[in-house]
Amino acid sequence: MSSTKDQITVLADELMRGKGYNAFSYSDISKPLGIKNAAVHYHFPTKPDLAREIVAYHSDSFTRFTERVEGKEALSKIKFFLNFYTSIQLSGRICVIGAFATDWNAMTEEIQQDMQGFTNTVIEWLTSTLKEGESNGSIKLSDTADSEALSILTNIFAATQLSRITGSDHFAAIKQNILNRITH
Amino acid sequence: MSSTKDQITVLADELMRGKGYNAFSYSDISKPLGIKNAAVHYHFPTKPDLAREIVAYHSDSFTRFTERVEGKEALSKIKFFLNFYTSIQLSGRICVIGAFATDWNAMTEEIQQDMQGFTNTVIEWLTSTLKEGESNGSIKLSDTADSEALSILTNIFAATQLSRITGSDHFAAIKQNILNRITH
DNA sequence: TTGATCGCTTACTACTGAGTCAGTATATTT
DNA sequence: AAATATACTGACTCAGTAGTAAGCGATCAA
Repeated sequence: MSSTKDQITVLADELMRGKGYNAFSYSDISKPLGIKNAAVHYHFPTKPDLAREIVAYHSDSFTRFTERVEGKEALSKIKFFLNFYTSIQLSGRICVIGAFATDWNAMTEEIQQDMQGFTNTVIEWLTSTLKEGESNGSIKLSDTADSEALSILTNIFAATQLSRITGSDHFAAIKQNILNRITH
Repeated sequence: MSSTKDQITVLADELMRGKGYNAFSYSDISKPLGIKNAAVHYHFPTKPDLAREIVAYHSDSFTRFTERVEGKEALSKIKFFLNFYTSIQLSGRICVIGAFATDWNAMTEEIQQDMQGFTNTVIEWLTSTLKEGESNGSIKLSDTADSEALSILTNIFAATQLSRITGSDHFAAIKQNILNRITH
């Protein structure tokens, strides 16, 4: 029983990560929800407004994720993070970061800033979680925590993209490769 | 002094990897080239035809690349491969694989098959080059050559995407991380 | 030298895109 | 009970989209 605005956000996010920003229209949202085009414009006057909401939605989701795993052991946190991407892959979608990066030059400066904030938050969380795991001995790092964080992030978000082309086996292989690298 | 058709292909490729498939139009191609919209349609009747040409263009480019580095030492080949991505990053573009993956569900089956062929060619080249380097001792592998190939590919193509958001320093860090991992 | 083919231009069509605005039923507040 | 805000609908606008068809000059082959 979520509000129309929330339903729009969820659907827009699915479309964004399913077909890409420029491949979906306001009627792709209004039709399935049984509302009129203008109703979408009522909540989100312009498409950039909608895009910003998608970023905010993911920022919130990620904050809730970090709160949920807070207190868990570092390697376990990383596994939860990777499993989250498994669910993205299974649903045939891709990671927001990749979706926005591809259409980057079609985005307004405000969206770009929002995305920069979100992406840095993810990188910072990954970095500090890797450090945490190195301290308690559960995680092995061969490079700086920051470099490894970037490596893991690019591996897993690109895996959702690559597996669209070459199949889900490749996603599984990449995920396993990450785990192999950071465990003893 | 290249033909109109070639100029269209090159420009379409730049647009595809610069703004995304659905963010550029036939007039984005015709205007800069000083030709009419219909001239583009003459060479490429539909947009999917244009997309297929882009894939073919990259298939040819990659074949020429492998021929150029053929005979070189394996680690050197990998470095050339990574440097190729550095030039993509510097020009503000992203890798074709990521560009098509994002818009995957907006692509025809034929384009998808072409892209699958191209992507598998790249993965196979990477895999065999890594094996080659392991044999002669220049490359260190911690996992199977196939898994490492997928890991390297996703790292580097996602690095072109991520660096759009968080800056070129991250591209450099990811590239260095790959090199650190496979060298002694 | 005639005729066909190539590489375009001119001039459209049909449609879809984002976005607007006046109006309306349904609460909510005063 | 009246005024106001909320969440829409109906009915548009207008720019831009892919795509088409007819024509035309230059080149090339018979």
